[in-house]
Amino acid sequence: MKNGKVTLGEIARQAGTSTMTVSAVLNGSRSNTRVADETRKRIEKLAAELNYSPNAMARGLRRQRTDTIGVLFTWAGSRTIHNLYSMTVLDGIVAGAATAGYHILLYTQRWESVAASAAAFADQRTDGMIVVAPLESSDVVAGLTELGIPLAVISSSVKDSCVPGVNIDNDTGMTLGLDHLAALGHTQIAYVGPTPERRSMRERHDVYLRWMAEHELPVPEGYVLADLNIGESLQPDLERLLRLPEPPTAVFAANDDLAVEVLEAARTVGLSVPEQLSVVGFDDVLVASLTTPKLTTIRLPLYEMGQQAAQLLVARIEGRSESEGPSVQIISPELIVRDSTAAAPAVHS
Amino acid sequence: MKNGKVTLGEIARQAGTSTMTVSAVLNGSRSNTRVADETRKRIEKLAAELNYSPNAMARGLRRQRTDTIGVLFTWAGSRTIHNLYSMTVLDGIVAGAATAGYHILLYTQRWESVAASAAAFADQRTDGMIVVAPLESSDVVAGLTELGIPLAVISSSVKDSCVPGVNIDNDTGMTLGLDHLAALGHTQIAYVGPTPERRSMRERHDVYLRWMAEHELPVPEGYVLADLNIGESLQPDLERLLRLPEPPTAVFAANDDLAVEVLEAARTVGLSVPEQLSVVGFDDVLVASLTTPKLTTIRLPLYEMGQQAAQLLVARIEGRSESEGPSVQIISPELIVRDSTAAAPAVHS
DNA sequence: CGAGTTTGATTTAACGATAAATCAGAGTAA
DNA sequence: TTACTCTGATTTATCGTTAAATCAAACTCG
Repeated sequence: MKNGKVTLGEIARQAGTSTMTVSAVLNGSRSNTRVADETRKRIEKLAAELNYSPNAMARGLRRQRTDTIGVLFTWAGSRTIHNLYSMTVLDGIVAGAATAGYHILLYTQRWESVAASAAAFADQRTDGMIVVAPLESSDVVAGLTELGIPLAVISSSVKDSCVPGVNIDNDTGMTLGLDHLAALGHTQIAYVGPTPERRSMRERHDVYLRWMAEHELPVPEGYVLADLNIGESLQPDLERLLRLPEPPTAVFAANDDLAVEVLEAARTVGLSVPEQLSVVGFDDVLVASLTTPKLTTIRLPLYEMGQQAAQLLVARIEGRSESEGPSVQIISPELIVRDSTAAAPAVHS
Repeated sequence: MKNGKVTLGEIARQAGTSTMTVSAVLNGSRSNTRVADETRKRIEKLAAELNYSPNAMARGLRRQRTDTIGVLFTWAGSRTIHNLYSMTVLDGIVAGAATAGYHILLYTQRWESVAASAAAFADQRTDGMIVVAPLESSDVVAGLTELGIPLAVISSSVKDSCVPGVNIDNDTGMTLGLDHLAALGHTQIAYVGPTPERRSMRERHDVYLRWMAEHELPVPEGYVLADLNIGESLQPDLERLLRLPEPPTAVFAANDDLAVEVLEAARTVGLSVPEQLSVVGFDDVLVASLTTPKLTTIRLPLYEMGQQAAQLLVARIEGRSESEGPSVQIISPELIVRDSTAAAPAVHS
């Protein structure tokens, strides 16, 4: 077992051959060097005994490949994977990378701007990168692309981009939820969403407004709260929304975390969900099925999205995707009806 | 910006110096090579213009350091960071590594056994590893130690081990919760816990039994469910527990995930929490404050634990901890009283 | 029996960075 | 003038691996 310092040279010395022969044996068929069966066995036995493992740095340097995929999250304060969305996506990425034989590197460096950060991400530490839900204000994707780094983007900030990745069909997702509410007789539907720093959030907001207009439903003053940030105290704002003179009978939250906050606000305001207020979330993150009542939400296959992004990236890295062109997968969300939505209450007036 | 292929040699060529001079300039004071101010400036300017970034593989090979910390979770099926515990710990590790300038590598390789996996983890890809909550049946820690890999273990499987890391004082944690229940007048306290594959879980179980014995409280048949696994359908077992002829008035769950399941079971059985049944969890994972009622639980500073493990490991890697000996931090949990515990109901009989 | 092929290797030269040793020239002192 | 120091570099060697070229001996064939 030693202290992990077994090199090809050491094996070669003990086997009485050159290092190249050892390399050829341990790399199987990728070399054109011929080796006699007897020599091969001797070397394989030695390698197993000494518990040889190729030095990843040396191999990476020579092969110009690291068998590692970098993942880049947007930092929020001092945290990166602080929510269930990121966690599930990462879990999927790990699984996808695992099947392809790649490891995952989490860059702890923040992306500031092309000028400030580009160099740090061009250190050849990884064969490619997965960028998760970049902000629209960021130049990460453009920057990394320009550096020639193979990329896959999850929930890209650019529509129809030529960057491969996995995007969400927010139009379908929102419409699914809104139609569901409409079918339940709701006409007073409010929208709460986070600060639209990400395209998805802006889109969800837009689709809501468009859908409301198309259905000729009014969006009264105060019905739209589109700059809420989890972590800050949202309760006052949400309670104000629910206490409006003509309060909404349904609230569509742009993500589950906010939906949970709405549930909380409803409780303090004394509105029972779903009898007096319907709540719809988005993402179907783990907590959605743990709340009381369980959350009706728009399901995003986050784990699978991570897996697919990894597969896409690996295909790109290994040059298998040239023929298929820039492959952007569009994910169609699914409506999951649970217990937080019900028929609209009878109108009082 | 080019395609990220700027090497020291390229800069040297353009600056009209040797690569060594460039290396000396860009590495600041770590070299003993003297460089004239004018030359220094010229090189720095060029490096900035060309957006030079040292090749991490080459540097790693030469320096025998990678500035990367490996993290090893135990796989559960095809998932690794599938729960809030892992997520929060990892988030903390990332933060801790970030401040020390280290990146994080998630090995996608599973640890099977010393014989099967040791080599794969000795590939010099990382400067050290953090092992998160290993199973007692696993030989990871011993194996990696034998390979000479600097280690930090979170929630180790070995008590008082000589491996640095962060351990949990389960004795204090459980006692805190049990005393709380006792103070509320509970005498019929049940225990539910996951299969004791991890030392922590076995300990919590043991402390429960010991505490009950010390307080001369009976542990009736069926009061202990110590091999439940999240993911499987636990509801039947939990409902059976709550429907026992002489049912518990309080249930202590060895982790929050199980506590949530207990809450669910209570709901279907028709027991109101906390009026008819008190529930205590363990970990204080994110969901604990989102359930209805909010969970009384034993708080573990998971994020901070991750940070500390990273710091500990970095200290060890950089040789700063030799004087302090094997540093094992013991984390004292904290009781967080929320809404799932209340005075024991009056006895019926 | 000499020319060409097959087998089983070896040698050489990188990959990019850096530790350590060496070196050329100017300045200083005896 | 000779010896020594200081400045500002350069050269050399190496980290461990592997692509590509080369090589020696045995074997085949006309």
